[in-house]
Amino acid sequence: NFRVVMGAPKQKWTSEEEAALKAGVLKHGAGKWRTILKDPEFSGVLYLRSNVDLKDKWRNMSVMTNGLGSREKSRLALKRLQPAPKQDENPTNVSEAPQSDEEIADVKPLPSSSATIKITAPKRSIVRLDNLILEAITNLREPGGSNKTAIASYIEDQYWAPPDFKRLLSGKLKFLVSSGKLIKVKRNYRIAPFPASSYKRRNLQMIPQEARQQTSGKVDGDELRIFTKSQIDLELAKMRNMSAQEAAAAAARAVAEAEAAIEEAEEAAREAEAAEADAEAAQAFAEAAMKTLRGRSTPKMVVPIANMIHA
DNA sequence: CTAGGGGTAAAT
DNA sequence: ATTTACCCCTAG
Repeated sequence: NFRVVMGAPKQKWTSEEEAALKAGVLKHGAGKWRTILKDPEFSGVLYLRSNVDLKDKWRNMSVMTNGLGSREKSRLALKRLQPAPKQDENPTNVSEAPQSDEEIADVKPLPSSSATIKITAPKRSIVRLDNLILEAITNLREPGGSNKTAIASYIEDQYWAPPDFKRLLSGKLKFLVSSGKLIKVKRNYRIAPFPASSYKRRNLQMIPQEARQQTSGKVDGDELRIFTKSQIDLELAKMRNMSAQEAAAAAARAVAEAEAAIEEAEEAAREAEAAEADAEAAQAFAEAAMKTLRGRSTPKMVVPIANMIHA
């Protein structure tokens, strides 16, 4: 780190770091930055951050959730991105509690039968479970892919999850596998390798999803749409900014959408049941190929097996 | 050490 | 041109 002259280049916080910070605040309380930093559970992730960094980041994250933070004096530019029902109450429940948790998990259950939540679906820019799953897998960075439980945990403690989230997740995973976006090995899911074409450089950075959308099969266009990372972040940011009620409404939309997607997924899975088999066959082939290569002068083939599948 | 004010590179 | 969000500074 050589910032010789002024002007720090910037070092954006990663999702892991944010997650670690949230977890740390949950464990030790907001304000105990030093304590969090020294906690062996988080020091691994946050070792390049200072206590002040933690404090600042927490402030930045809190500013949106609610007028809570402190850094909003002239910054009251709130963007109303949802016309929504006119009668939206505005309870000024300013809970000034620095030590309190910022849990948003206690959102009260949605009004059962009242379909008031049926807000007009704004295009297709809604948060999609797909994106969360992809983010979870890439950020978890587990060598052999991540299993359903790990993925669920990641999403659950990083974002708000609907009641029957597990079921939705299962359906979505199945669909993603059958549509070729994910590959299932044993019990683990990993991001599918790039379509065909030549991959010029190995992108060891995060989010290899920047790749074009793959045109495998003719799944409905809306489902194949791939979002860029910034788009995903934008959506997630919006979610964080929402009030409990807005979040509940958005979540209800997401649930409805996911439910529809599940039916679609199950049908697709029935038809394209061979996709998984293909993937596993390719995996088996790749492993066999690896074994054949073993013994050569190659010191250590660390190349992800996924890269070989389409070879 | 932490909270808050403020500066500014980077993003939109 | 405006907003974001890292980073630095300083008082308590």
